[in-house]
Amino acid sequence: MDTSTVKLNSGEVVNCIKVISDPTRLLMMKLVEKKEYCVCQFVDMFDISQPATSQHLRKLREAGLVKENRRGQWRFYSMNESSPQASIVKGILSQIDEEDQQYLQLLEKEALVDCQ
Amino acid sequence: MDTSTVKLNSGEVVNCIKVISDPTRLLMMKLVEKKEYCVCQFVDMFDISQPATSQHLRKLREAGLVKENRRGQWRFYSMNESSPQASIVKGILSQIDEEDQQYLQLLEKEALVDCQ
DNA sequence: TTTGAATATATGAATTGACTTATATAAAAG
DNA sequence: CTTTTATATAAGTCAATTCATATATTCAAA
Repeated sequence: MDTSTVKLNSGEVVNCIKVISDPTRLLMMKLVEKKEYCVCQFVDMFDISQPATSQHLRKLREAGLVKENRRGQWRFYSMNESSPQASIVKGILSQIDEEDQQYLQLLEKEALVDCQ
Repeated sequence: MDTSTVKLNSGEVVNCIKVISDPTRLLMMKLVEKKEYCVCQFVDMFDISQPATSQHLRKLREAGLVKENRRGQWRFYSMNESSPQASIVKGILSQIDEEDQQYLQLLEKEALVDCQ
């Protein structure tokens, strides 16, 4: 499917950008764009509780922006490339400086986390 | 200035998309992308009060997304093409279907409004 | 088949957001 | 100068959002 040609109605666009107009969820999307992460990694990387992490992921999941992959007792999240909103999300993520301090700090913390 | 190369930090991106993740303000941006509008036109086109209209425009203005042009007792708003967020906003607006019902309805109402 | 680890859901408090009514400002017209 | 028109700001209300604490579910290991 060629997502680059998909047009959304204005309500769908609002719903999509509302979900990622939160510092935690925007950075979660920036991360899952590159690779999949399990919930426990997010809990360690972001300074919020496990329930808060889970609730952010639920919003991203219910909006169709991420897909869930269960392996054992872990749940891995990655970008849902086949959603109609994928191209708008990627367009927004592409505007974030790769040297953004908060993003870099998350990657540093990720290096210290060993999932599984 | 070549806005296409401007990168923002994640906080700036959040602030920008938070402002336009509202149905009224997203459509206002979709309109001012093409031409300038005065406040009284927005009041007639959107089904909200004059203060509500003014408050939406203030948010867009304070975020730097629109610029204000005063002529006589009217204030005209148009997209601020030279803001660092202009490219991200345009990227989002480009994902909205030109045949979006709400957008088309606004254009129909605009035809009936005579400002000045 | 109990225990533990990972994750989700429920609930309530604090914060933020959008709207309305009322009032203020500012420019033009009389 | 006073009135009118366009717009902005202030204050209050109601709804939505985010987080924490507490509890439930799910899966694997013992």
